[in-house]
Amino acid sequence: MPIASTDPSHCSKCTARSVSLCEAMADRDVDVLESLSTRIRASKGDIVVHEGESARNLYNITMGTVKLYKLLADGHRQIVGFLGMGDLIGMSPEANYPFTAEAVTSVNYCQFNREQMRTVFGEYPAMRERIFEIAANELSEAQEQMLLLGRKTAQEKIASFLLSRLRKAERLGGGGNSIELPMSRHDIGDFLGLTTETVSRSFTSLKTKGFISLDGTSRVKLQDRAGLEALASGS
Amino acid sequence: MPIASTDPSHCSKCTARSVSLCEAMADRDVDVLESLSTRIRASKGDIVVHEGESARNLYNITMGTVKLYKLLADGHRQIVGFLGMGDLIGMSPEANYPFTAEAVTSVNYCQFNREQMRTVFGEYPAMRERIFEIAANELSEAQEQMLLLGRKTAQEKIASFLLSRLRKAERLGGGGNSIELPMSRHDIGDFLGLTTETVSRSFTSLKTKGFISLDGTSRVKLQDRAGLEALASGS
DNA sequence: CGTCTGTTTGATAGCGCTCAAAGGGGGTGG
DNA sequence: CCACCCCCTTTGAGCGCTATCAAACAGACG
Repeated sequence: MPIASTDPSHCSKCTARSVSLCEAMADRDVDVLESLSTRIRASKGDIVVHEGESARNLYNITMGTVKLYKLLADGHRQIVGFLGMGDLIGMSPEANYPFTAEAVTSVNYCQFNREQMRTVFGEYPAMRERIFEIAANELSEAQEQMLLLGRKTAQEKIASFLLSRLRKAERLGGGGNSIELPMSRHDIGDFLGLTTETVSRSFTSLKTKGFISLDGTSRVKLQDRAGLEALASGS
Repeated sequence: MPIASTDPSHCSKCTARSVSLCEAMADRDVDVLESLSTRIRASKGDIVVHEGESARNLYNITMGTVKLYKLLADGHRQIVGFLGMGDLIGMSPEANYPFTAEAVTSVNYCQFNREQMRTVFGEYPAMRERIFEIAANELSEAQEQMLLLGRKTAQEKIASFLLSRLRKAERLGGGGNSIELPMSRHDIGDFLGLTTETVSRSFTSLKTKGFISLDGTSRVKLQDRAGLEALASGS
């Protein structure tokens, strides 16, 4: 169960400030958000929002990883994105959430009432602008993912996935050629349109060919980035 | 080759006004857009924008159908969307177009300079708001398409595609249970992550089972909508 | 140490791709 | 106006990739 915090000064102490939407506000105005937001902590497996549920709130992730997924009647699942620090749930103006959001790791996030936020956006056009940029960026990523899902082989999918994770880590300031995968092989499969077994076999295959090396199941070192880039874009 | 028109009053005569972004402007202000826009006509196969090209312009489609696609090095193509009346190309703030846009039929569209439009948006917040809504809607559609591409069988994909086309026609005021498919089987395949042959076989199969009937290759009557809905959502 | 969950490896089958050819409809030229 | 041609679509045969079913393995936790 997610647990709400009562800390009255969480915003000023927030470590995600520089990458979140509140980045668009002046320091002295952050206390406006403070009064409108609730800080929540969730454990692995906790549900943040359910698909189809009325979209009353906007959530801003400040720590951890969240997966967004949609289900088919036959139980097949498609993960449509993994969110991390600074990412938003519920920014689209739809009346209902179009996906379920579930914590992959321990997660901290801020909850805002969407109705109240609309007022704030009126006073801080830069925030609305920033949300539009985030949405546009997600659209672009979604279209790239459509290319992956529709036209790439299992190995190409895994290579693309590893590279996009590495690029994301680089954007957030990380160096090196090694990445952490907090989600399970099953989750990776549901994101790439594959089964657990095929994901596992592809990892093994890439390892055998010298493209990557594994340290446990969740830490991956990209040994041959150029080779992976070639694979990911269709040889 | 696309051909620019010199008609100085195209906006006031525009039949797409009610579904385009200019809907957000008062009648007396439309002449502002008039002076900033160029009306262009393109023939089937003409390219509107190339993937990777510098994104200088915003395009608003007023007639016809456009396909957006991305290419892999091995020649595989993924169509990420079909656009029609009222849809926009280049609304995301990215520096370069992330896809190629090509006319599927004869197409009319308006060209705006993005830099100039940014000024207009400052004066007409409702337009910016409307673009955000359109982008958010496209994101939602893209995520639905991810579910389709990653987790549906060929028949389920075709059923989903036909239903989404029918819903779109209904939103634009069309009645009945019949739709027009201006794009080729090959295009449909590249949208659904299938080959031409599999698309054709799936149409035949749905016809044989009584879900649809065909009039020529481009007109489809949905004989059993409930059955198709069940199929599309995973039996 | 035992259990439980997640991962890897193995064997088999099926869906959709590839290669191939026939069928059909629209446009053009005679 | 008709015939031909070209391209798109449909149908057919066979194969390969990935899903499915199954079991061994490994790591975390009590």
